[in-house]
Amino acid sequence: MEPIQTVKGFRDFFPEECAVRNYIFDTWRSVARRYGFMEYEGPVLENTDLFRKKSGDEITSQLFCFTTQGKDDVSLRPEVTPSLARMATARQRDFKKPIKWFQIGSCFRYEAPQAGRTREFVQFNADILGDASPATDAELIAMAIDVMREFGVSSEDFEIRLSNREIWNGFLAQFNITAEHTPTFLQIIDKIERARSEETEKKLNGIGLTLADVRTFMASADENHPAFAALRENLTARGIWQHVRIDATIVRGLAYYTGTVFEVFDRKHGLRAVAGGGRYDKLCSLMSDGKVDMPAAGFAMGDVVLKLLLEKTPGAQMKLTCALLAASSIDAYVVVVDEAQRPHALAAVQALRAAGIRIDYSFGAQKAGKQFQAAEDRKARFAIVFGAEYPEVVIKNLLARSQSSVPVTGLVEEVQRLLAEPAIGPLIA
RNA sequence: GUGGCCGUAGUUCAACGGUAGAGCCCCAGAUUGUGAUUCUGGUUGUUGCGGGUUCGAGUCCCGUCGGUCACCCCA
Repeated sequence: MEPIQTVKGFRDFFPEECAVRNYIFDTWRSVARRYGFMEYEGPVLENTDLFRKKSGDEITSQLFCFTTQGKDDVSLRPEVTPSLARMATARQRDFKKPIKWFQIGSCFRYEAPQAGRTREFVQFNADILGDASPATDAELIAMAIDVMREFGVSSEDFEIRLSNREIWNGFLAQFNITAEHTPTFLQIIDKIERARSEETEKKLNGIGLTLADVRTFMASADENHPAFAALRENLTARGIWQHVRIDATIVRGLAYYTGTVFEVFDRKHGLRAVAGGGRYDKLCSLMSDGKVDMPAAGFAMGDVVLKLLLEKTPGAQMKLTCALLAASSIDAYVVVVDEAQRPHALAAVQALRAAGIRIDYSFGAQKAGKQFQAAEDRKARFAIVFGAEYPEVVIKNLLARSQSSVPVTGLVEEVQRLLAEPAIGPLIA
């Protein structure tokens, strides 16, 4: 029998990776709460029609889909926005506007895995529904910026690339290009920096435009363009406009975006976009068959590219390492030198844990040397030694290499007191 | 979906077409007066899988699965 491996593009999370994941989730969650967002969650499995409705039939080639025993055509969600649109429109009258919701959960896309792309990934989604003002867009961009800064990624390492689909609509109207050519056109713009000029020229000519027209227009679409005025004023007031760069080539694929669009990019490593989002004012109406017409905007950040960026950015790497250490270490390791004292040691373990102190110990008789080594391996701050001196117990500070003795009756209080002191030890810099 | 590179011990990697090895990890023991050292010993492989060429294949060829990178796509 061959060993059964993980499904292509899916991942195991061993404790070390799981700790990274938790750190990322915790950071997302804390920033979202700071912005007054409420957490929600939808089902991982949806009727395939939900995704067809939003994106059309051709998208189903990248869905993990199957038919259930009950003959239901279902798919693992490739994104969360359709579920959000259903949830928000179904009960929109129950919620005061604007609705500010966030979500963290796995999504699945049947694509070729490569750098920064897996078939299973986790997205952080933040959306604001029921408010069409640029203040909403600004709030989302500010949050995206703060998420990056919270991870220790500075303006040297990332930027927000901002655009607005309206400016392209204006451009197309100016040249009398009909709406049917809009998707084709946006796709050309999306690739304009990567494709060869001759190719782009040819494609543009096909819909009645020239590369020169587009280039001229792009040069004029800077931060002084009226489409960005309100956003610029808002983000300048917050003191974070310097993170933003206008980039007219940002159009966000063929999706449902109607106005502001933006992506978070790293500036040094040529990674894929870390996050992306924008305004999608028509989606709720589409998903509710016109019953609920609610403006909306949001963004999504994936865990895969983000993790790559954190590992490549020194400041972020340091924060990550500290968080991992804090998550994996324990407060104290109970060393049983004299097996006759094990019942007393177990009683102490129980009492210390009840007080919220993180404790580990050896399950069976082991030489003191082994036990101290285990304490080292677990990155314990203290060793609590149960030996012949009982009921006196020795507390050793493993970093400072100092020690004190305390009657077992006062052990919990003494350990709490010691833990409250700042840790002395080699700096993790 | 297309193409490049790669699959050898738990892990990181060696091995000219000629008997599959090392470091680390892990486990046990010794020493270190109740800790970071040192020493000794030990487990582990149908060389991803299946075919082919050859006297002989980890090595060459084909297929397949997986990994990785790029293209396509990126909700």
